[in-house]
Amino acid sequence: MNQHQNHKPDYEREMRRAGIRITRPRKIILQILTETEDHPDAMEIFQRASAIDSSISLSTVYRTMKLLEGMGAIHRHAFEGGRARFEQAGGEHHDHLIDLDTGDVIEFHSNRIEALQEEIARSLGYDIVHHRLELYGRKRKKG
Amino acid sequence: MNQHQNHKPDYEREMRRAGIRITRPRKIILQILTETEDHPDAMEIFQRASAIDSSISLSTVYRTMKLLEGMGAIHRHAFEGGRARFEQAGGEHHDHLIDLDTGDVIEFHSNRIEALQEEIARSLGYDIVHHRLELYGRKRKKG
DNA sequence: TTTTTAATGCAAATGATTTGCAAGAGCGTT
DNA sequence: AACGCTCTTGCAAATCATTTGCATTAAAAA
Repeated sequence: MNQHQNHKPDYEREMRRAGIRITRPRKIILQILTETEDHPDAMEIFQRASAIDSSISLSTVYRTMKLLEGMGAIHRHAFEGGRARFEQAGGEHHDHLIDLDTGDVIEFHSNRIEALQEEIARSLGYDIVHHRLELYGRKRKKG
Repeated sequence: MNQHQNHKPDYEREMRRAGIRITRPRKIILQILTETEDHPDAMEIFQRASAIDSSISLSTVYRTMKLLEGMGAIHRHAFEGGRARFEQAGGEHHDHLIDLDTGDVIEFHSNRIEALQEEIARSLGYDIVHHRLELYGRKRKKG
């Protein structure tokens, strides 16, 4: 067996190995991120966490998000407007389409776009470290 | 004759028409934006403007950027890290490649990528209002 | 269970950007 | 050229999201 795709890495184990303590707030936040389907911001995570343990503070949410991001457990997205939003990592790479009316985030992926990006960067003499492709739109009125 | 591409719109005229006053700070800031080749942030614009008229305030820079953005005279970009950066509008649409080491911004355009974006949005039932494609990279080491 | 030291909660600090307000300056009019 | 109406400005204080200092609490090592 290997730990490639197919089942998510065991972050708790990974944290223990790195000497990072598994605390109650961290467990709760990781659980929230794992269960959620959307892309919540720190305040939303704080509220969901508060519902489980009202003693959790917003600073801890922020600190934990930074920690998890550093571990590669989550991705941080700075979409337009206000706060950063998060999603658990582990899935395939994808880009985002943001619904301007609802704030909903739809994930998509295009190998052709990725390839074109590489091609462009190469032709400009650059190596891409990472990129950001976000489409902002609204639901089509008539099909 | 028409006022399509080829020469930049006369924003001062447009402002007068809209009842917006042509003030000294606004003139200076517009001039800075027009002359600049890079993508300065508010603080850089403030410093360049201060060199011309030291009485200009940072708030006025921010207010003017917002005004010009509303007029379509400039574009605001929220690249990674800190402050928003601006560029005068008027050119063709393009995306950006940001040099992670220097902060330099290289503009590029790909009709194929644009077309693919449209195609993706359409297939998801959306109309794109605007998008954001940013490549973050470093200069290729060996060619 | 005692110790060691990282993690937490709270409040205060940051950094970018915005805003309230009194003073100042465009510009259409006289 | 001076007048007056308001839009603009500069300054300081306010916001907003996020970070940080510090005394206290709590993992996990002994």
